[in-house]
Amino acid sequence: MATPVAQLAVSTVIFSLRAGSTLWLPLVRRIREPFEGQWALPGGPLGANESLADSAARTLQQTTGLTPRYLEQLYAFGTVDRSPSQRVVSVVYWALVRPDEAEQATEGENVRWFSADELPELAFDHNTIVEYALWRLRNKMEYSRIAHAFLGERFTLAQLREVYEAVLRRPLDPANFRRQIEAGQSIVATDEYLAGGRHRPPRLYRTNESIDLAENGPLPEQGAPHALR
Amino acid sequence: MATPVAQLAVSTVIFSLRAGSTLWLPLVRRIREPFEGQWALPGGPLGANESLADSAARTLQQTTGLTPRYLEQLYAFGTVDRSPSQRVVSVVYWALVRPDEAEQATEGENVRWFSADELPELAFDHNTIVEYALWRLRNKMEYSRIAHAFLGERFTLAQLREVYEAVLRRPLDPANFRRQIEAGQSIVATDEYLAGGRHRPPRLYRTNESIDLAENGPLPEQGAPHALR
DNA sequence: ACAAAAGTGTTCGGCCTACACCCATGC
DNA sequence: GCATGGGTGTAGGCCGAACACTTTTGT
Repeated sequence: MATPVAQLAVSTVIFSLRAGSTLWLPLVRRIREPFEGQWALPGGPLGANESLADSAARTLQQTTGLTPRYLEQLYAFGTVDRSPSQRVVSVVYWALVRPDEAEQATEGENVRWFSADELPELAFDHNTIVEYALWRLRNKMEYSRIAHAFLGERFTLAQLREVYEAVLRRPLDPANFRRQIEAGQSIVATDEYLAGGRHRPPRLYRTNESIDLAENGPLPEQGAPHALR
Repeated sequence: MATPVAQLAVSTVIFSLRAGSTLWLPLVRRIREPFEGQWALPGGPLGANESLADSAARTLQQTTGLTPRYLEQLYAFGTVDRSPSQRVVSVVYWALVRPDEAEQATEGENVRWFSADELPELAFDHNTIVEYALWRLRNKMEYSRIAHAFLGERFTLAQLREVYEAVLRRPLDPANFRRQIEAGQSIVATDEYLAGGRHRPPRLYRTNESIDLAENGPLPEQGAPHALR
């Protein structure tokens, strides 16, 4: 077999919400050159018997202990000079995980969560990659239903709205938000209410499983929302 | 260096319009196993000193002799079994070329243009890839200005509308189309008119260079519209 | 004059926005 | 009862769809 011109790696930008209202993502500290000691996106070389999406889900599992609620391919980065030594082409995925799960995620000397808009200088072109992932997340939030992936089984409309507000960084009218979400059929009302609040108890909803979170076209089950089954 | 688990290749789905109203794309005949004799997307291994987008533009040039008016990364395909022998991960681009250029494109025993919705059975998963590229093209046509990439320097609104109608496969109201296009600022009226028609001569327009064809977010000039400069 | 495409005007309805208002609960 | 978020009603504006109508050319 011909010797290749570049190494192939898979990395993942993992988003979660902290305090219900700020975007956080986990980074790993590099333990060898290049960029030893600096923070980088979790990832690594593609395994022999795993697809690209499998690889992304695996490193996600290994670094955070979590299973993604949403996983989608972001982009393949392959400029010649993005790694100073051996050339690397990185296929990057982005993922959403639930905050309640992220709370108990493994964190240690070499894995730490950062606020998405207060990142240090990262290894390679990873700052650019995160910026692009953020752009995609915000874009996709406006025309699809991925917000649900940040939430648990049952949630109130206010919680869902807070997700939108946190990602889009602008306040939304609760009344209009309700109608828009109800018009799309992405959620289903349960007959339960959230007690214990200080005011009128809000109704609890669940996601409508019969409708896909995002329309990804004719891609055959690859990096699509269901990659996690 | 560690031996890699997969070969890295770059392929391109190249679209053009034939007779102003049908989508066509060039395929190349495979001259060795696997899939010897079958038609496949143009592409090949990544070169040592070229970026992914460069590679896509190069094979496009080599197989058709053309320069793309628009070039964008489509997706990275990497399931384990997509090639029967050695595993291959393909980073696929899609491109738009002008019909007048495509007319005089090289065509021969091993390069032929096909109607996009009457394709034969292609090598590997290339039928799926073309379907996905078509989906992206049609999607992007609705919310960006890429239609211009199918046209020459000067064009009439009717010609632009025919591009939309061909790709979206539905008729558009000429009156409303005019206003929508004019509202977006993607075109500029010239003071020339197209004479020689059978009726009232339509005004000629040109693309507004000061506005990008598509908003691709914070990607640093990579596979973006300007990759061709 | 007539046909047909180029181009303009007008109406309608849906959807988003803003905001007034009622409802139900904890304190 | 009162504060507060949950939830409903409603009026205005914008935009796209539909379509009538005027303009300008070739024949």
